[in-house]
Amino acid sequence: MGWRHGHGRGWGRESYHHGNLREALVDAALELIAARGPGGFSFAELARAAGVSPAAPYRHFRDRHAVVAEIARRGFALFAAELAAAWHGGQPDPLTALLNCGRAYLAFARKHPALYAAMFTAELPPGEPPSSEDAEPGEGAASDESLKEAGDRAFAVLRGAADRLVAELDRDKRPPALMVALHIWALSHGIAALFLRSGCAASPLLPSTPEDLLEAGVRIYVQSLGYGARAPSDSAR
Amino acid sequence: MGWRHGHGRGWGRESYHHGNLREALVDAALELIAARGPGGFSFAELARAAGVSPAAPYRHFRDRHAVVAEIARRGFALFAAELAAAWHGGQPDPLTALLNCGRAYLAFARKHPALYAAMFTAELPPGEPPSSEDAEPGEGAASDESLKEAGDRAFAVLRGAADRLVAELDRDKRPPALMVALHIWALSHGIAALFLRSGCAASPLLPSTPEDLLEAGVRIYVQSLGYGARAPSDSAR
DNA sequence: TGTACATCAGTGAACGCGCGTTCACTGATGTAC
DNA sequence: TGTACATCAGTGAACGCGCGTTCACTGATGTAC
Repeated sequence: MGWRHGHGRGWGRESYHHGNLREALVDAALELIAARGPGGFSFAELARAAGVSPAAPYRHFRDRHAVVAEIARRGFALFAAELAAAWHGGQPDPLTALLNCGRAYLAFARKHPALYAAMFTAELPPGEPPSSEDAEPGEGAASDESLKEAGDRAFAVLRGAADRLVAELDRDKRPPALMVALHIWALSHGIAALFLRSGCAASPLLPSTPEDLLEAGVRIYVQSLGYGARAPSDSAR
Repeated sequence: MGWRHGHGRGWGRESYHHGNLREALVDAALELIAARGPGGFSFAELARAAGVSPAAPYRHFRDRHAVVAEIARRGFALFAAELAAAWHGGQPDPLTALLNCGRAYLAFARKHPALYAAMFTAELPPGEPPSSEDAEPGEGAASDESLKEAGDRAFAVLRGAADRLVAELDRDKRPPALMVALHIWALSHGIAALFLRSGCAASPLLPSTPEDLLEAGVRIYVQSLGYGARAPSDSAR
């Protein structure tokens, strides 16, 4: 098996079979999404970018959206891995580890804008009801399902971090860990969405980096829970 | 002047001149954006929806993107107005007024999904440099400028609220009001983006409404600043 | 080791379609005198 | 009040283009015996 994913164009081996078209299509889509956003490319364009006839992609994906969904799924998997690495089992201490998660969150959105866009600006047809009219049942549904699972796994990392953090608090004033995780997630996502796109109209009014803004926000939030009392006036930095 | 904007199709007066095509195009775009997202319609489709020849829209907009930009501009204006109404001069007290702003934020995203989508998922061509090659200088640039201004005015409401809130704190422990405003904005936007779209994959795991989640988050945050000390254990509700 | 065959992955030609854009035009409106 | 004219807003026909999708096909790969 000629394993070699990515950048297969103009490769030495020119054979009738591409051998790695699926990966080549995903790679091409990543570049196009990064440049023009999801929805910024056509199925035919993907084929052209992979140096292949316009009918070839049909062997691997049903349509454009299936490619985006695949990218989103991979994105969530990588996202979960990077968040987990940043959390690092809560070492050296839960607050520091949580702040590292925050930085990892923004770092991911910065380093993988195409993945992030596919994950969070999915544009999946929203109202599509569960019509069981399709021939193969559980085709697109399975993709949706595994996409949702991948997203859940990423969130589970934040959820686990919130659990640990809350567990450190006095038993009688523990907020729901789920709520804490949702707040952290929303704040991170909000900062990423508003301030990370280059020239996003909002960027110029930032007094600091998005990373520092997020850290300050998390510190203030967590301090209120009774956690960060040790380093109090650090919050407004 | 036959003033009557919106829903002009099949109207009584059938004349050669539409009389209100610009508004009709905006209305049609609003419906299409709400149904399929920005980018989910073509210029020709807009013309068809307004019952007009495909060349007609060129009298009013340069292209698709100009329509979306116009909608975003109007959206920001309405957004600013609704936030200001919710803030209500900081009455009855700054914290309550700020929480009202939070609800207004989410209410806006709920009630005007098309406006919200046009405002925050603009998909403006990101890297377009300030090429002064165009014949009319300041054509598209003026639109961009006024769009940015409209966004600034909306943010200014939150900024003003943060100012008032911070002013209530002891002089020696006031955080930067700008930072506070940015945190509130990011949290609101994050919650709206993650949990307000129907079936957004994240919705089912919500233990409460997005509105309550946001209120709890703001209460916790603000309490840490030394504000909400009066109603302490309300934060985990 | 060699041969036959099934399967698989990509070809390339073809189709109908809707889009963006242009053009000379035409009918309605408003204004000057 | 009436007439001439400029301006404005929409027409409809036309164009070339790229897209999505299908189809019978073909060459490479892998497996059975």
